[in-house]
Amino acid sequence: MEAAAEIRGRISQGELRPGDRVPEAKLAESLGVSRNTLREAFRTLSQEGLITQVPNRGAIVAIPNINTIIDVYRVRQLIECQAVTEALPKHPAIAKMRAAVEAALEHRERGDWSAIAGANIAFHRAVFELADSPRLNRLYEQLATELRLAFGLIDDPEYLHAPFLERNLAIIELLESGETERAAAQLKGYLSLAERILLAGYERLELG
Amino acid sequence: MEAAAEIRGRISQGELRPGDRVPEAKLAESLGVSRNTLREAFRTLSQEGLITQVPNRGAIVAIPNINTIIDVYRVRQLIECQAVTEALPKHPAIAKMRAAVEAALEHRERGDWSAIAGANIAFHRAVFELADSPRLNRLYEQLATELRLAFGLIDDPEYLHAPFLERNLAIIELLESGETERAAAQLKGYLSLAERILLAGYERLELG
DNA sequence: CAAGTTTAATTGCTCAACAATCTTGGGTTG
DNA sequence: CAACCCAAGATTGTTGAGCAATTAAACTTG
Repeated sequence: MEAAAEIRGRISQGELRPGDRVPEAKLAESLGVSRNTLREAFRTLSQEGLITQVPNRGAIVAIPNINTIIDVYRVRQLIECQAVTEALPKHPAIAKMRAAVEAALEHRERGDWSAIAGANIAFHRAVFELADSPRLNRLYEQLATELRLAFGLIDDPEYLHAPFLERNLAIIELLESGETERAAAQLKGYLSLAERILLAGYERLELG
Repeated sequence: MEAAAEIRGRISQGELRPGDRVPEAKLAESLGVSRNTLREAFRTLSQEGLITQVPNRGAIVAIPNINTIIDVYRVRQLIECQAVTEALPKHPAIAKMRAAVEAALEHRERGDWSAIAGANIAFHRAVFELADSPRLNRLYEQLATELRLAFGLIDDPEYLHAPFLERNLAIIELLESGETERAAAQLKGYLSLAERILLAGYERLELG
């Protein structure tokens, strides 16, 4: 199923933007694939939340609205904080968290904000991995695709991701010293703030 | 997409059992639907976890193995306990929990164990609803389908569901009196026990 | 200009066909 | 007799064309 992968790519690169209609016929031709095959890909993407299908009216690239954002952050707070609280002292995912933050710091040197966004997503993927659950990992990938859509609607990645690198480091150090409760509290504040910033960006979007 | 619904029904009624192969051609004919349409339904069911697709080798009704069970209960413990801990005092879902338990008690009078299983699933659906998150609710539906598959492999529903009605009542009362921490602790014990019973049933299955 | 009606576009589904891939049952060989 | 190889059969992956049903847009018409 590489048609689905191609469409994912076009969406994440901004070639297809939220709200764009994606008619079967045209897209099938442009992908060099038959309509039937494309429809199977649509089923996949629809379940991933990347596109929204309306019966008899086709599909559009999903538009994450404010309710989406609120819900995604509610889920993340519940799961990430609990994962951190119950984290084992030397869990391998902690190393991944550190690696993600260090990568982000390098990207900041070079001002590569898009790479920072990627590193941030990797950081929280590692947080989910603390829970040692394949199903939760899969859930995170779904949430992450929805977040990437939302981030894409807001042009200012620096504003969006800058405030969090130092906080990430603090969380890691609390975790490594075994203070999981404090790490979770820190993370909870982090997520509330991130949600607020994202929602604020949205607010301006709807006005403009 | 009613083909998918039909297949779901056949699986939940035991007409199709875990491990059964589901060849496209035969099933398409027996559903009076074309192969292409059926393949779209397969994509949906596959993402729901009801069938497993292997490239070029077709699909089988998913077989929940021990890792599946362990992971499902890990997820449930993390989410349900946290949902209970953070539950608001008079959350509407609490009423649903009570309704589910009362229905289960009536079913027990009549010895209708299959209905009790359904009521139990409804009880935990209500627990998930405490978190007020559409995405978590959707996650629960996925977990529930996997559990139904697992339950279906074990013939003794009384053994599986009997021990839990009184515990459910206790959890509700702790919740209503605002003792969310104790309710969560109770629920945690409940889930560990349920997992153990289910795994024990599996053990015997693999031997027999 | 509002309301109803035709027209065009798009989806949902079907059918038949063919290449690619997997399974199998021989048949051959060491 | 066991191990291996190969060809036949079955199943999936994909194509392309076609048609009814639904929806959106354009066009009358009162």
